Amino acid sequence: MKLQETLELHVKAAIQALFEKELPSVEFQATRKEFAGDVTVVVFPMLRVVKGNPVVIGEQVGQYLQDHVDLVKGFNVVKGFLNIEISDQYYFDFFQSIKNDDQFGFVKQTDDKAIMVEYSSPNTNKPLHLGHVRNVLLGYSVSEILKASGRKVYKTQIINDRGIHICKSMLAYQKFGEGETPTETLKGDKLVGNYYVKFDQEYKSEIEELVAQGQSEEAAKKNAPVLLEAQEMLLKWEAGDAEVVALWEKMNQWVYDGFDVTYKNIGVDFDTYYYESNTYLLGKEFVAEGLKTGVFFKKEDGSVWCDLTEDGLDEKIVLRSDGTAVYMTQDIGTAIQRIKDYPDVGGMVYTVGNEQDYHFKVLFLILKKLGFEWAENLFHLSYGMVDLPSGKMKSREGTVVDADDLIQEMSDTAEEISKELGKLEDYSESEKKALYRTIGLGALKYYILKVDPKKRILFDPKESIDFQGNTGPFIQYTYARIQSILRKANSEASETSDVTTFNFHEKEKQLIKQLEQFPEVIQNAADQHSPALIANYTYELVKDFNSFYQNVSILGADTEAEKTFRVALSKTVSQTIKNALAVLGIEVPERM
RNA sequence: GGUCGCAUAGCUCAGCUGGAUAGAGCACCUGCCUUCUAAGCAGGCGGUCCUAGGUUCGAAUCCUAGUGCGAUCACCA
Repeated sequence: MKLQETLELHVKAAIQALFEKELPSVEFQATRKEFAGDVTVVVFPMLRVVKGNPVVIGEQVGQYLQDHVDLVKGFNVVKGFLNIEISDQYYFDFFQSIKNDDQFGFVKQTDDKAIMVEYSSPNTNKPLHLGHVRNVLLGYSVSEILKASGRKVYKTQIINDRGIHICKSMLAYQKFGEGETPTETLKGDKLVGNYYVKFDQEYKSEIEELVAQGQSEEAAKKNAPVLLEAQEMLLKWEAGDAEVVALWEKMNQWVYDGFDVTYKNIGVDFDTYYYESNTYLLGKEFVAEGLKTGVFFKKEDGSVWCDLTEDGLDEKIVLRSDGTAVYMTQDIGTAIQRIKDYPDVGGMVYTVGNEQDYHFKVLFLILKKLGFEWAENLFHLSYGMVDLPSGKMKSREGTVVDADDLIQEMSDTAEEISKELGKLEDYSESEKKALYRTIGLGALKYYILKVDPKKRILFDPKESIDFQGNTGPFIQYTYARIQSILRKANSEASETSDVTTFNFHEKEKQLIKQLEQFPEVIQNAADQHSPALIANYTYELVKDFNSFYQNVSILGADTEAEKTFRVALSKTVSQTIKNALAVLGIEVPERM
């Protein structure tokens, strides 16, 4: 049983014995550093059941606990706070129970129902940028956190592979491409992105021309020849025109290949993929179905809507008057398709920016109205935008921070710093390169994941991401330090410490207390879909370890038993760091 | 205008379902490498928790109103 649960029973028993009153619950918190003790019981809430002076009640309860509970070594009361000192034996026993568990903090899969987590979901007309990076890191990490908390997870994405924006790149390529193909130095997604920009330039200059000829700007925007051509191309695509479809397939494949490189660079993966071009038809089917059952209604012009006014929202269109699908149609189809493909899925998580909060509110509501059981378990993992000092990133205007470039820059920075420190002379070039990548990515991922998903991030490319303090590299560094100790200790290792009584150093006890939190932190992070909780926890743990490391000699301990214990403690801390970082998608280095 | 989100140190952020004197990092200042990796440790400086009311023994946290910033309210995605 957990410490708090045990104590809760005893506090209730104490109130029963002392006052003959039933306490519904007990409020605990970690004892603040400036007071003696390990766990604190807040007395105030008890006053509702037991009348009296909180200090006196605290004293009485404390005395009872000390007399009746072995774990409780002592206590003190400050104002209405009962600080309880727990015996070292308890912490020692706890440590013994986890020290050889390399899965510490993780729960074996217990749930039959799986969760499908969608993330990334790019358009196929431009390369991935920093905004996608946040999305991908969040989605991947939440997937891993859910797994660690005992759920089965499928990682997926929806690839937005059709529509007018794709035709824009295709058209520009047709006009100006001269048969260009991706090369070593020009990835497919970059190539296609260039033509998307090219289209926009062409479009803008045509508008200017038309305006100069006397058209209003509004009219010019609609009448620009390239736009008309792109629209025509979309119609051809929908009609299945062989030439257009062939070009579409070719260019999309270039983009997919380019994305794959980026995903691999960033270290994320997917279990399954969905393409909008494959699911929008199923969406249409269910719109027809919902029309029959009265979930939707048809307006005079033939468009189909869902009336959500009773739910406090507006009417929402689900099918255009010309019968073509909108975004909502496709999302309805995709959700249903996923359940068809993976019947064990009982819920889904959508990692999508907060600009689409309304869309998902509506989508979930519609799916409920359509009567799907699983619609009760849909979650929009909504996150804030990543903005630059100059404002929003815009692909067409070239004001984006490119994902591949960013990863490379992080790696370069790691290299610079490593070279200055010069600790890796005996590493081979390829080892060094791998390490720079590990550290650079660690810095980037931690930087993004440590902030609460719903807050927006302001990213200033001029100010580089830190490698000191509350950062990924600091945590990685601590891990590497411990590995160094373990390597040294290994030669003289002995698993013979049958210590039964122990007086912990204050730093040792603090570390064990911190370790004790980890399983709960994983569960909280899973419940709240928040990698930030893991990041913050890991930082606390690492800070505690460094303080221990710098103040207590591990290999130079006074006795053999102490040394063995400290090595084991260090090892367990490093395993916990590794596990925590793993669910953030961050790798650990053996040295740095 | 309606709706949703955010507002904490100069900057970037923690602060769990209300609890003790609001915490970290960066920056700035002091110390610490002959000793397990100084990407570190020990310490200092720095706060009207946006404002005003309310609930409570107790509010950064909950409620109401307001201010500022962002998003959204398309037969775009």
